[in-house]
Amino acid sequence: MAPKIKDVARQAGVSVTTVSRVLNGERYVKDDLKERVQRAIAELGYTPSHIARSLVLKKTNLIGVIVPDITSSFYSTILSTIEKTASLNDYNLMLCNIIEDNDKELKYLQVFKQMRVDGIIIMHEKLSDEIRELIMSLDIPLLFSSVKPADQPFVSVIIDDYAASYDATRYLIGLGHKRIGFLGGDMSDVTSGQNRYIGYTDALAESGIPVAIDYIRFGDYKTQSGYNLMKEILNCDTRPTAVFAVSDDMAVGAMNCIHDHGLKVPEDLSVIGFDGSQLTEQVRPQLSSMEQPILEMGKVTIEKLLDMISGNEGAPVNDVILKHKLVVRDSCKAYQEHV
Amino acid sequence: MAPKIKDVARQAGVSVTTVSRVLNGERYVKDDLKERVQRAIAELGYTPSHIARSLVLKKTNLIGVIVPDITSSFYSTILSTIEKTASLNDYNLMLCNIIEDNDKELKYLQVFKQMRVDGIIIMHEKLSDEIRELIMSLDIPLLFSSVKPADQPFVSVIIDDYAASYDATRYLIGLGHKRIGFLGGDMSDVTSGQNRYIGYTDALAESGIPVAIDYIRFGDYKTQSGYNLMKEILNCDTRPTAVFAVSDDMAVGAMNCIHDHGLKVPEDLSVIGFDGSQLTEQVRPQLSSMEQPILEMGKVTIEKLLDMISGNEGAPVNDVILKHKLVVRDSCKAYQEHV
DNA sequence: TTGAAAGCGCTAACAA
DNA sequence: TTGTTAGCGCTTTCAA
Repeated sequence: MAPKIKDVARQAGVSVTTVSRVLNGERYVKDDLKERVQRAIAELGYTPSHIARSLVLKKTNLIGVIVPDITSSFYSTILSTIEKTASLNDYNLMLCNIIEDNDKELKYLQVFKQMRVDGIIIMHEKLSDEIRELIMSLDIPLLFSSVKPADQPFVSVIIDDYAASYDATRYLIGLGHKRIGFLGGDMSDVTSGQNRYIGYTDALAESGIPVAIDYIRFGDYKTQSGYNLMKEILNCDTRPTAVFAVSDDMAVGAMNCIHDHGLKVPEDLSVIGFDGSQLTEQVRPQLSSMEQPILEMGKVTIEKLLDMISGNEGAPVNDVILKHKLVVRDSCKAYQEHV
Repeated sequence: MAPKIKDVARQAGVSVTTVSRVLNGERYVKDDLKERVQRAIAELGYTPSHIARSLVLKKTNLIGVIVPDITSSFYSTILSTIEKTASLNDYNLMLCNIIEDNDKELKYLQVFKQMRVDGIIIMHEKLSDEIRELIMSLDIPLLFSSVKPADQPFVSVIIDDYAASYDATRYLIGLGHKRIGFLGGDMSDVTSGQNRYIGYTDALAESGIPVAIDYIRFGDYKTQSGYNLMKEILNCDTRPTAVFAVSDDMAVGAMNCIHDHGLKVPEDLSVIGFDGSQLTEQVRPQLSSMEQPILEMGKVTIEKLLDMISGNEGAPVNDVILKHKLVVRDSCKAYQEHV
């Protein structure tokens, strides 16, 4: 049985209060007592129970994080920043990976409630009614990161997905492309589904380019999905000269599909991705991408959450909008009519 | 303030004991009382405090996991399986990402101790003396996954890295290659550094192929490292005809470097990786790899740990060795003298 | 079948 | 400056 504060007190010949005091670095402890306590702690190999402490302090230093898929390079990167910043502030992460599994998410949220976590970060936006209700009733500081569920009074740390998508499309148009394919996400996602789609269509419309249904497909942000959708698009009579995918994973899937069809990126087809995950530099040609400031996003997310937890004035009342950035690599090329 | 068991008891007009009983599904509660309690729980939106429960039960259902880098496709995949299996068994994960940061690891281990986690999983093997000592004194079930620290009385879930590396090298030799480069890991890692290196050299030696220092480099398992090392190797007078990298990330870095030098995989140079991460299928040509059974490894890890926690007879006393498997894709090709 | 009360390991009034 | 003691919210003897 691990030694408890009482054991330390006995060993040091003081009261538990005194031990508690030196543990918590309070003043009002004479040096010699403090030393005796510290020696006792060392001798016993005592470590205070965070559990007991949490119970009385009503503070767990735990943050629950719900991620759609840690296997994705985007989420694992943002998660690693979150972890880093949390750890720096003495908070610990409880990891929940939900793979489109509403029941699992609900269960985890309940666990978070039971655990009395100090804060919650959610990185997906498809909230079931049950989950939304639970969340609303939770009374635990909560932040959405990289997504924004529709019509909810929650705060998000996010980019302007519409503008980012608009800008990405404009980039391709600026390169002279007119037949621009679109590999979209889930249209029931507002942030990464609808907004990115509308950004794309608006940019086209503004340049007087008709939206061609044949060039538009929707998937699940993953590589395989990008591959499959691209395959369908390549079967069109006149294939597009450029493709915009709303995730880097999808873009890579598309590039692979193009490659497997004996075509070349960017000579035959330009491809641009979205996110700015490390995959962009791991593939050849390197993938141009409309990048989210992933590292900053993770950092800001946790910082804002901590502000909410401690009731700082820094606590956000509105969404925090971070800047997107086009990073040009090797996967796009100006379109020339007759090559 | 969240309602507590006492509130429920009052609302239902019973004692806290009775509430506790229905909470824990005990028998010896008459139906009508049970119903009253359940109604009270619903009305109050009561959720039992896991903290308080942990304190008396001395069980937190928490598992601490130490990962070197969740950003790596290998670790994020194994982590996602661990999370899945843990969740299925009502255990929650505390995530610790240590990036070659001994202090952070030590701190986390201490947090694990304070938190009274029920079990610990560690996925790296470079233990500092301080950490080793702490671990030994911990008295918490602990398992290493995918690595095995040298000379320690700890149990690992692991493949036979020596044999896997040997087999990978033999595969290249079987393809007719004689000048075989090696992109190794950290030689202070026994599992993935030394064992994989020795597997390589032994395979060469057995076929009478001299070990050529020029073709051998050591890095840190990451893409960038693979790229840089490959660059050095390509500068040799006669470059190798095949390269074996001890991680898929490194192999992809090597492929990229080869590509950037205007050479082709596998026509000019065969490349084989190690791990079986999803990157293998995201790159072109698809990467042949000596694969670890990542999914199974995660699953077995958590299952064995749970056995240790509950003192089952299934609890492992020795390392659990899983089978490696060569998966041939498109990055290797038989060597022909004059092409 | 139910309830009173002790105790899990700690902190924080309060008193000394 | 130090110690006594009453909780924190729950489970679990023990007795009724």
